[in-house]
Amino acid sequence: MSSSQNRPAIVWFRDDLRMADHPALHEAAASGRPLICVYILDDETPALHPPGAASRWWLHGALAELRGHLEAQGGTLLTLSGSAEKLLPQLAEQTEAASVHLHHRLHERERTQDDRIRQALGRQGGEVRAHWGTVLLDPDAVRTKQGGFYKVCGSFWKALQTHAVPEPLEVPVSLTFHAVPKTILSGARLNEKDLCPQTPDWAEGFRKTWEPGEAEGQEHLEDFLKDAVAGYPRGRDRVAEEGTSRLSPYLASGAVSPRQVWAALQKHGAHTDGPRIFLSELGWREFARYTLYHLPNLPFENLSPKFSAMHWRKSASDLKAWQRGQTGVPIVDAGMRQLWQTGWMHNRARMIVGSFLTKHLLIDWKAGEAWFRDTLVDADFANNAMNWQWVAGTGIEATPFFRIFNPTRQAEKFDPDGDYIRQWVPELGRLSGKALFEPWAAGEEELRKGGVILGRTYPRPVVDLKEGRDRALQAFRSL
DNA sequence: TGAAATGTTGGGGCG
DNA sequence: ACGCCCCAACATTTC
Repeated sequence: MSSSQNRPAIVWFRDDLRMADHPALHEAAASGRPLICVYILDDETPALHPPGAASRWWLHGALAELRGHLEAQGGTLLTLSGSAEKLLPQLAEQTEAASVHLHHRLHERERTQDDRIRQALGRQGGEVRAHWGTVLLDPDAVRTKQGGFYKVCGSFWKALQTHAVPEPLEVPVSLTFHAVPKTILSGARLNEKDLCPQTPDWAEGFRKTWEPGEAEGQEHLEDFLKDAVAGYPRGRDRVAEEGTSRLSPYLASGAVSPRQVWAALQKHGAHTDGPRIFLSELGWREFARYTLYHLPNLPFENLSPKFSAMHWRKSASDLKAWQRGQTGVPIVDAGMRQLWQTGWMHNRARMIVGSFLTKHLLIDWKAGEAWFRDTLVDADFANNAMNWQWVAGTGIEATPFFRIFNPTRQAEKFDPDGDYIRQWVPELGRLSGKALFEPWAAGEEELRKGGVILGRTYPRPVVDLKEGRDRALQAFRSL
C-alpha cells in the first residue's frame, strides 16, 4: 500500500457537473490528496431512474465540458458505466483511495444506496464525505415549530429565508490529480458517444438550442439578470418570448448551483418584483427537492389520497397524439413539438399541456411524468413529479381539480399574436385570428385560404374541449 | 399560476 | 319624461 498521504481522494460527480461552488471537490482538494474525478452512468439500477434520452444528450456535452475544465488543471474526468454500488467501491479499492467526496442526493432510494456505498468503503478502510451541494439548504434544517416539515411552499420559503444560505465556493486553485491506469476498470469505461442519438439523429434542434456546460450556464444567469429579470413577472408567461431564464437544464445537471443563483440574485437586488418572483421559482425548485426528501412517494403515488379511487382513462392513441403534438389543439401541439424538437418547453406551455393531458384527456399524470422525464433536457426527478402532481391536482399543495385550463383562453392570453403556434405548428401558419387558436371552429373558406384541411394537413381535436372539461369535472365530483 | 355560469349595474336606443 | 329592453362591463359564485 502506498503511504497514506499519497492515497488519492475520489470526487464522485453526479448531478453537480461543475467546478465552482462544489463543496465535495473543494473538500477533496483541501485534503491535499491527489484527486480522481469520476462520473458513473448507472443503467443497472432502474429503481433510481437513469437519465432519459434528452438528458443523455445533455450529459454528453456536460461531461465533455467538465473534463475540459479538469484537463486545464492537469487532470481528467473518468467516466464509467454500470452499477455505481459495485464500481465505486472497486475504484476506491483498486486505486487505494482514502476517501470519496460527494453531494447528498434527495430520494430515499438514492440515500440508502449511498449508505450501502458508505458501508462498503468503510470495510475497505476508506470513508465517504457528503455535503449538501444541489440544494440551498439541508432539508432537515427547515422545520416547522412542531418539528415537522412544511407542506405549503410559501411557508417553507419564508422559513428557509430565516436561515443563512451558504455563500457559493470558488473553483479550488491548483488541483493535483492521481493518474488512473487504463487497466483499472477497463471493462466498465463509458462509451460517451452512446449518449448521443445515432440513427436517427434527432438532436439537431437540441444542438441549435443548447450548449451544455458550466461556462454557458453562468452566462445564461448573467444574461438573464441583465436583460430579462426586470420584466419577468409578465415575460415569464409569454410563450413566444425569451422572458424566462432557461437555466433549468443547467440547474438539473448541476452546471449552475442553486446557491450561485441565490447569491447572484441577492447581489442584483431581490427587492423588486422581477427578481423576487424569479427567486420564488428557485424556492419552488427547492420545495420540490425538500418534498421528495420528506415524502419519497412523490414520484410514485398521488399525495392526495382521495385520488387513489380515480379511474384515469387508458387511451394509447390519445397519449400518443399528445406526445407527438398531434392533438389538434394548436397551443398544446406547439408546446409538445417544442419539447420534441429542442428538449425543452416554456413553463407556461408545460402547464397548458399538463392540464390538457390530465383533465381534458383524463390520463394519469404519471404518463406525462414519464414522457417529460425522457424528453426534457432539464428532466429532474423532484421537479418533474412535483409539477405533475401540482397540475393534476393530486399533490399536497396543488391546483383544485376543477381548475381546468382552457387551451384556447390560455393561447389568447399568453400567445396573443400566435407567434408560438406559428413557430411550432407551421402548417397553421397562414391562419389568423381565432382560426389559428381554434381551427376546428373556423369556416371552410377561412381554412381553405389558410391552406388547412382538417383531418389531412392538421388533425381534428382528439377531444371536444367542452366535453373533455365536463368529463373531467364529473370524474372529480365522483371522488 | 382558471373558466364558465350567473348576477348586477348602468348607459343608450326607442316607443 | 318615462319605462322598457338590450347588452356590455364588471362582480360574484360555482365548478
